Amino acid sequence: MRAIATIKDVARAAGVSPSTVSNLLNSRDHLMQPETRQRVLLAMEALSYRPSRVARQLRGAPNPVLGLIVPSVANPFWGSWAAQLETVLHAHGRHVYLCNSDRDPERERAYVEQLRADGVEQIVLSTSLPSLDHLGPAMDAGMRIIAFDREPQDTDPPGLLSVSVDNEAGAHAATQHLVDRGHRRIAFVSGAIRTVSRRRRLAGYRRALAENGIPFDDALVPLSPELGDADSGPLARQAVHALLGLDHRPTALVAVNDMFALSASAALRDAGRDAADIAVVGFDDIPFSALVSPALTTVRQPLREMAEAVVALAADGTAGTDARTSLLFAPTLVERESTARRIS
Amino acid sequence: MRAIATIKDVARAAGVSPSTVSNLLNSRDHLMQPETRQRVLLAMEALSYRPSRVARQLRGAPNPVLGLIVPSVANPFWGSWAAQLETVLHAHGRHVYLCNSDRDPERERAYVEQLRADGVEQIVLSTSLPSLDHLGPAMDAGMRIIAFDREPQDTDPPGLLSVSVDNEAGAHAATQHLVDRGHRRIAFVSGAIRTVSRRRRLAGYRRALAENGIPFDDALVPLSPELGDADSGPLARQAVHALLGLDHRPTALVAVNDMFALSASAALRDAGRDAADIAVVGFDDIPFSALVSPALTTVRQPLREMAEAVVALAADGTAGTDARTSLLFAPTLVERESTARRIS
DNA sequence: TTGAAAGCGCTAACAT
DNA sequence: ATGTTAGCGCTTTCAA
Repeated sequence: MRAIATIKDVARAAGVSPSTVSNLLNSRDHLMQPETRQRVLLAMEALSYRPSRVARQLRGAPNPVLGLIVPSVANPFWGSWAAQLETVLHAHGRHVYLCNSDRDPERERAYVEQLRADGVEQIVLSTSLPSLDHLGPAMDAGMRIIAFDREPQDTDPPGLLSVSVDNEAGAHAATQHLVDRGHRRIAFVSGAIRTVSRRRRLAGYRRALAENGIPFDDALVPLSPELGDADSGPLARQAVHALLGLDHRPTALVAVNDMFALSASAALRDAGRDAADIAVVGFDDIPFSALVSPALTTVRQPLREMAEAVVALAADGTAGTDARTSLLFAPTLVERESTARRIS
Repeated sequence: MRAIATIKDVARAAGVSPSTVSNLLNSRDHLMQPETRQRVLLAMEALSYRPSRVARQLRGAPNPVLGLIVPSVANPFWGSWAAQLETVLHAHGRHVYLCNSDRDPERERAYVEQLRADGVEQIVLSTSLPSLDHLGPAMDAGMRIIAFDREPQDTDPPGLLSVSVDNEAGAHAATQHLVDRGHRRIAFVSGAIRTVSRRRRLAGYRRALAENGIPFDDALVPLSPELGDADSGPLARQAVHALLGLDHRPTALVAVNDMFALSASAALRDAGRDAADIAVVGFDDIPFSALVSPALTTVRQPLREMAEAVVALAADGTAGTDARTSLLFAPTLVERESTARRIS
């Protein structure tokens, strides 16, 4: 393990001063002779010199990395989102550190701190927390936060940017779609409703019911205390079990996301019901939804466009202001086999 | 945007010298009076002081983060692996930066460099590259690399650690399972075979054929030039199309991973075939494999154990030596509905 | 028990 | 065109 070469080593090897090397590093080539330039370049090469980003950061240089905190990398929706955002950022020559908060506020905080400590100045945060008060210190210190999948709240700190799909509209469309198919007993399957986006989705479901004169029925919304991601399987199973145990069973079901939808479908199948018995709509349109049988009707988030928007915001200087910018994207209902049947 | 407090600010506010503050920061409480200690603590609190990790790193402190580079976060297998590894690391008080190489060698290199620049000293790398020569400089500079899902190669640099499932054995078991079910025309579906693990899986398939006196048939291994992850859908579709066009069609199919297996199953279904016609075995046991219908028979990687092993290696000091440590884990065949039928 | 000073690798005035 | 110097925030001798 050879020691790492520093700017001094290079300077010595090239017979110049560190400043000359630094000038070269910072593309101020014009203030040195071509001949000197060459010598320095050679010395760098020979020592396989790489400037220390740590030292540069100490001097105030920004870290070009963007932090991306997601609730669960085990949920393919977040994997797709991360991949999408990275593709777009990569085209802009930027890199991403993906952090998994596991929906744990403490871990989320710790990652924000860690990223800050590493000099990262921009974070795209998909938080589980309705309140962002805990980010105050980081934002005061210059951290720029873009909230994703979290529509803005009144109490948000100034300077916060938000990019989100219109969750309420999406869930409304999903529910209305079922009503249009003749369903009146429509369940809502989800883990705990503790995030802004889930609240909005539930609200969309309720509005659609109300608009169609269908009374809201608690029994059709069997929530579990857990949030559920990779573990949505057992949660959905419990919910389905509860729903099938009702006297007046649902004929259709809106799931808070595709993981719950697919898990619920599997549970229904295990219970001997198929898509002809109970229709299912998901949310997110993860790649699997098109792959399974019956293919899942779901609400698609325009990930590509949202990624472009996030990158544009990240690149934009204006974000330093106190203006709370908020972008809301329209979701699309993707009709597939899981809701094909029209009833009475 | 309030300026960030430094150790000097705290010292001034508390009426002590920076060294005293530093001593406190580094739990050398014994060499100051309780009363002084309190004053400093208060000052820190008042200024919401956080020591700069950048400065500490410049002084040689290690960055406690572990870098995790995966080929594709859009593939749920890698999401599951990341989540699993993070869970274990978190229990040890460590954090993870997840980086998506997208199977691009250049991006992989860039992430190694970026992590190095940020002072990260340990990387768990799931590379697509058979050769690791490009990591030489980073390893020389003290970077400790643990290769995951890449069985060791003769040309590997000294000091490299490897943790992998036995891919050859897994594919062998998958193929043998089909033979035991009476199949003789068994296809192998994959994207390009350019990684060590895929080579091993193909080798396991071939060995199983050979051991059972089944001649290897090129036509049954329709490879595409792309590697395929999130985009395994179209690739698998092409492969299935080619296989169904053969005079002597396969009755079963081993897929290089679950993504290809599930995509191929969907393609088969679209072509009017079901599990009773053509059996399918996958590899990885991603959570969806148990959820779909028919549930997918697959080869499970013991992610939990592998995560524990990685963490143990990462925590272990011996890894600095030139010894090439390599851990190979046994896979398990998980039998489900997709291979339930026994033929003639 | 506390403080002063040097230095980690780099940059940018400011000399020369 | 090149070099000298001070300093980013922190730690760590060493001195008081």
